[in-house]
Amino acid sequence: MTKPLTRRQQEVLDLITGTLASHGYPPTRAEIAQALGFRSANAAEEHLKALKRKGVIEMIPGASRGIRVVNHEPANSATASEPATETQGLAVIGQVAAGSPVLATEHIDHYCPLPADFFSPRADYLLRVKGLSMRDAGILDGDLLAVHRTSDVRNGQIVIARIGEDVTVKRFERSAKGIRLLAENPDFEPIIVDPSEGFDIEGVGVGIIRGDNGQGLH
Amino acid sequence: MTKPLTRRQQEVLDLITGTLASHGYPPTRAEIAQALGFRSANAAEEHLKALKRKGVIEMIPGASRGIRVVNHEPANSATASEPATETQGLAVIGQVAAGSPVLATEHIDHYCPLPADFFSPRADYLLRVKGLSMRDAGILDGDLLAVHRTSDVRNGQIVIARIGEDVTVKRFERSAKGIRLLAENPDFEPIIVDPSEGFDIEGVGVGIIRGDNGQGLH
DNA sequence: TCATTGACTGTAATTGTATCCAGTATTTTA
DNA sequence: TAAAATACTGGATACAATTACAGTCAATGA
Repeated sequence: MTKPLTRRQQEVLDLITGTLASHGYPPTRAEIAQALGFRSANAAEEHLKALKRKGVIEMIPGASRGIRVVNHEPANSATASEPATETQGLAVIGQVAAGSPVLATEHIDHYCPLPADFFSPRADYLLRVKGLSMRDAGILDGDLLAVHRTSDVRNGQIVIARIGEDVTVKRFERSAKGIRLLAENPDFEPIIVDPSEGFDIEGVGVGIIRGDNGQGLH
Repeated sequence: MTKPLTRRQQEVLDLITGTLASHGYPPTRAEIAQALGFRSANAAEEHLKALKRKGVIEMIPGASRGIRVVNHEPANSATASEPATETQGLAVIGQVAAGSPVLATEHIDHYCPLPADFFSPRADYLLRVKGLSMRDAGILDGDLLAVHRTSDVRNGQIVIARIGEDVTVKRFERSAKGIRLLAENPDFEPIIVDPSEGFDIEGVGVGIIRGDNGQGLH
């Protein structure tokens, strides 16, 4: 988890969810400012940016009322008494905090009802992909990448690597000159690995799952 | 009860609830127009006024996205009528023979151990994608496309369409001039639909699964 | 046959909103 | 103790969005 919210930030978040519940749409910056007594809409803007940094909301640039409250816990109501069957599926890893093991429980967003042997080789967990650096390999922002934990990777494979404190998904290339991690998007430069920085292969990509909830793919 | 909604009005209402579910806030007039293929936002405005007259929505004057869907019946979430396909999972459709229904048993390649509600809206079957015409949408040759059967599709959605005897996956675009199916790859030309040829929407894409057996992704 | 309604196109004025910039003060963290 | 983050004021601007007005076209019912 990231930093906890400050009291004021919690008030802003509560106002957003409250407005959503009572009005059916999120508030504007001006409405937040008015409700909480700010004289400037910019105060609201900065609170929203802080909430976004802490991952509790999303902001849609340019869209009026473009605020989405991110739902961390599934909070399922219908299947209240699920008898804790061992079939909890694959863990979905969201934002990975700097410098901690990928599979630490605090990163687990939810579980996906998939058997581990759905992919081959076996998938150990699912990683939510951020950014478009692998766009041309058909891996888009928000996709779930099925990861098989191994350090035994080959040239051309899509690997999950840790460089220093960052986790990244790239195509692997080892030559006499060393290791390079290649993006599949001309907007991104290849990463030349400096082993002294701390470098690890976390695993290899064995599958992709994409599912846009609600409206179909876009 | 007031007058029932016209088909078009129902589509507008569905779009509003759909946007609410997927984005967390209602659409603007311009977004409604874009999604349903109107050239004028005023068409959306007039549909909204009609929906308001019939009591299914409220409009908040002056507020952007100021649309509230009025809830008459609670519409309990208990999913009563499950299609009972839970046991064998989703059918994977391979090569579809010319001029026969997609879901005919002879096309079923195998079954995939996935619950139908893994995707939202519900996936009815998986279609193995041939070719690279949707490459830039992150849909590659051999991917499994999760398909929700419906003929109610909106502009910009990825649809599964039948033209004459061919089944194809494309981005849907309806305007005053007619229907076009757009590839997501500059090497492919848009398809202008000639309704006399026989044209059907089979469904809408709701997810993607890719898993290269054996060697990881390539 | 004419008025009405539904379903639009197109233009445009006005207002709503996001979002930047430049400050100030206080509190937290390194 | 300096740097960073929090919590604002105030102003400005460009774009987003609502919504009125003026039409067109087709179907429907009186």
